[in-house]
Amino acid sequence: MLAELIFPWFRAQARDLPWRRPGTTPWGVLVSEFMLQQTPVARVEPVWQDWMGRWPVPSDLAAAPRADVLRAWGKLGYPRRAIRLHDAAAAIAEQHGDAVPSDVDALEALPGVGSYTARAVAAFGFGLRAPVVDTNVRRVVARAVHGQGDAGPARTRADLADVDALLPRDDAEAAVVSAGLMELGAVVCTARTPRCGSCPALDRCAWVAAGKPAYDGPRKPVQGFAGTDRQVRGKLMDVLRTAPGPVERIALDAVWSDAGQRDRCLHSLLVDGLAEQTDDGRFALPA
DNA sequence: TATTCGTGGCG
DNA sequence: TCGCCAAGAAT
Repeated sequence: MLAELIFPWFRAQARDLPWRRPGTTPWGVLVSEFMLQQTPVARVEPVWQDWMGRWPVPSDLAAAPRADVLRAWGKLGYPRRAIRLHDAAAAIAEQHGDAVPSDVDALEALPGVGSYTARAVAAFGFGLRAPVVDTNVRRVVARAVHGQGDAGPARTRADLADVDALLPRDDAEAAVVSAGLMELGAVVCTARTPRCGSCPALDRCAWVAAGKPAYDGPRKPVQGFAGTDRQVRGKLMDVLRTAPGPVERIALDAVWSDAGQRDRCLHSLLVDGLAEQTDDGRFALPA
């Protein structure tokens, strides 16, 4: 079985990430998972350390002003995640007695927590058996199990079933294997240049056995960035984050020449709760 | 189901 | 240089 190869490999080779250290609470794991959504480990590490020092339990974060939360989030990207984490903290404090729930359904009911994050918290925060399916795991399964060069479009139910079939019955063992599958995809079975020479599952890999055929299926379209609303929103948020207080509209006008796009983006930030207008007409992070 | 939502490093 | 990529979720 794949699991029997990955288990010892992970125990020996796992990176020493701060949220994996003994004593990390489920809350710490939840925070790390929010930050790691679409964001590389190296960029998350310092922000997570600072975050956990300031807000060691959910009610601490829930009590913080939005502006502080958004500034602490810094340049991790997708700042709506910070809003959702803030809201999730409030829900945990009010509805779960300030304790992160271990139940997957209860987790998935929290803002910003989807199928992946709910199972990741159950597995890594509580040591439970929960099939954790992220982009790394999908790639590892596509190669090792299905002999395909890459994963292709998500097949949510089938992906969950694939991973479920790989996990040992025991909770603690399954949690380690789940972490190991992700680790393998992150450091060995990578998207671009897989390091098959370092793979513990080399001899069991269906893709290697098939001669590493090139992936021919549908590719997910690459997202552009330059000139998009995402770029403009990012520039506006950077001004609001950096400023010590409310800023004049003039300061925001300076970040983008296209007034129509600029206004649309500013409006969307207001709608998203990432910015607000003060009584005197200036703009700021939410109080 | 297809888009949208930031940011920055790397080959 | 620039396309690709990085522990997804919401709509």
